[in-house]
Amino acid sequence: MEKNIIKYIKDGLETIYKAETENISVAVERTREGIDGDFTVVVFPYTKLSKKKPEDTAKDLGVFIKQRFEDISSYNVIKGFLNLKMTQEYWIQRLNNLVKEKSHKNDSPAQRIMIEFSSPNTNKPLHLGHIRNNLLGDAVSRIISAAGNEVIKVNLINDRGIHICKSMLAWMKWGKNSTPKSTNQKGDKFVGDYYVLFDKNYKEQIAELVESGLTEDQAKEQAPLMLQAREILQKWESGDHEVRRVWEMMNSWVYEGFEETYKNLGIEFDKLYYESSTYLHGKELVKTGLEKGIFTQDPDNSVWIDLTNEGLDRKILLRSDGTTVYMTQDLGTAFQRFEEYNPDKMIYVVGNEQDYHFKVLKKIVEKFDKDYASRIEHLSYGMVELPEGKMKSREGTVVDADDLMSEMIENAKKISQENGKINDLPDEEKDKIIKMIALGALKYYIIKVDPKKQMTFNPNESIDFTGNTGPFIQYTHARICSILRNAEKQKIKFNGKVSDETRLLDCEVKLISSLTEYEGIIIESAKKHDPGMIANYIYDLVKDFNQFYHEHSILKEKDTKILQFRLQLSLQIANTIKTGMNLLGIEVPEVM
RNA sequence: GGUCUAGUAGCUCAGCUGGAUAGAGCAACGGCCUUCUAAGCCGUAGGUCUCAGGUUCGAAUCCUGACUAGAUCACCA
Repeated sequence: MEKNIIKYIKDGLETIYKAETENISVAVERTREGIDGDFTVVVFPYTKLSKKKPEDTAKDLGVFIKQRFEDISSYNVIKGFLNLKMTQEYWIQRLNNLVKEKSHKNDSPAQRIMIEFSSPNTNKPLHLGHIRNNLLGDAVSRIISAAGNEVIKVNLINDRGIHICKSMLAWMKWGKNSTPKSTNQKGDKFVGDYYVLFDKNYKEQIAELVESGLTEDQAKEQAPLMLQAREILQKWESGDHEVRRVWEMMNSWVYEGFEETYKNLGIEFDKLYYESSTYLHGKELVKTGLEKGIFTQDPDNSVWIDLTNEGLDRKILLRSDGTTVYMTQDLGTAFQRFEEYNPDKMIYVVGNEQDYHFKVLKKIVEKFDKDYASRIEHLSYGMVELPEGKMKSREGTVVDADDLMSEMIENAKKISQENGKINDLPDEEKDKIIKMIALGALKYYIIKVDPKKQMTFNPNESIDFTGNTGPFIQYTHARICSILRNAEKQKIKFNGKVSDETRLLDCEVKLISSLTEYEGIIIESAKKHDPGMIANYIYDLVKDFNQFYHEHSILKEKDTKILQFRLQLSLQIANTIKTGMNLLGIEVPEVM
């Protein structure tokens, strides 16, 4: 963070104690609230070098660094903590530099990174779990890109397999040729209903079979509906005309529905992959894998890989009937992507229920190509659960993505009307802002929690619009915009340059200090694939600003140097809020 | 049973590459709108950081073990 301080501390250790500092890492942190200082160096680790008490070591270093480093105005020592206070000029410099630093962008992208996320099945509509996936994938993409990399966002649409065959079968049996149009339904919802219908009848059949003496497992295997669904899958794979026709038609309905949902969520992709066109690639790989002796074939023709020596299990790659499984397809897709784009990294945003799958995938890829395997990363995130437990599409206990969004919009509208600040705007403008707020609330709510943690969502408690929320941050942005508008109205000339002689308050220094941390937070967040870090950072910044705002007037400030400074500070904070929130996929309004 | 992940205020979550007195929000209570947007600000109350050991000058943070919850170990995806 503060490279110079680290450098001078190391110099100090070398000159005063004749120590080797090559392998020593110096920890510089922001000084704790309520203690005089801007930065703190923890000197406990150096008492071994100094052979002195922590206090004396800190004093030695304090004297040394104060002498060498003119940006330090004073220091104090509390126990083993050396607190450094920087000069006002230093902080003003930092603020002025913020504007410059942003202008020269990163020269060339550091890495090419492919991110796969969303990856829906085409048999049912998107729900809250998908929303977390999409928001996470989208935000991580934006952040990694902002950290100076080339990002390719891809979506692997799982458009084939037993699940869609179930919907197809149900529609062929009971659909009576109805369509989303004829029933006036969104396409994905329409198809999803048949999936549920399949499951309902399937369960009945299982119950009957169990009644007649079969075990549950046997019943599941032998239920006529399941056998028929399997038959459709085989027909699909052998290219049966009628099956393919129905498949294409039903998928197209689903895509129309998805498109609408993605659009509302503000999610876009650079490339779509369809499993129906990548799974054959996997089949090819199975063949070469067999030739190379990576895979083995059982007497019933099924193909396996034995990973028991690696602490994993035996995993199937081709069923005895020759059809492919998930792993086969993922394998094929992975190689296809490496060959096509040669990314330095390939990140899969997939729920933690598939941790094992990706462990196995990586191992298998490793058998083919060690280098590819090392570039694969699984960004695993926790499931979204309801207070009652897991969401289950088949049982209809899901929070539907579209429903949730429109509910948020309704709530935002209500609150906005009550507050009445944008009631006079044209409807179009108003709707845009309301949608911004509604989605801001939803997105921030989901993104602020650590991806790897499981989260519970209570549909009965609507998502807040006050406190640590998206709208609070959006509101602060609008507030700053309002101040800047008023400055203009009052004909206050804002020249964008802050004088070195401006006297700063502690809370102002704190705000500048926070602003300077922004770039580092992005890098860190990109490295950790954790958008939550940025959410927390912005929240802290915004909270501090609001406190400052309430205690000190900006436009009424008589001292023009301070006035200029505060305008610049506010503007920079607004910019940081805006760009930071954009990295989370959240837009911020200028009025609300 | 094996493996993985998590356990912090009543609730939802920060803090976890070890550092000073563990922080927010929601909910509760009390204040602040003739002053730049009250979706805001200030204050009160709320804690054995699941438990037990260990490493260390120092542990919510690292290690080990228990307990609790979830995931996973399919010719599902």
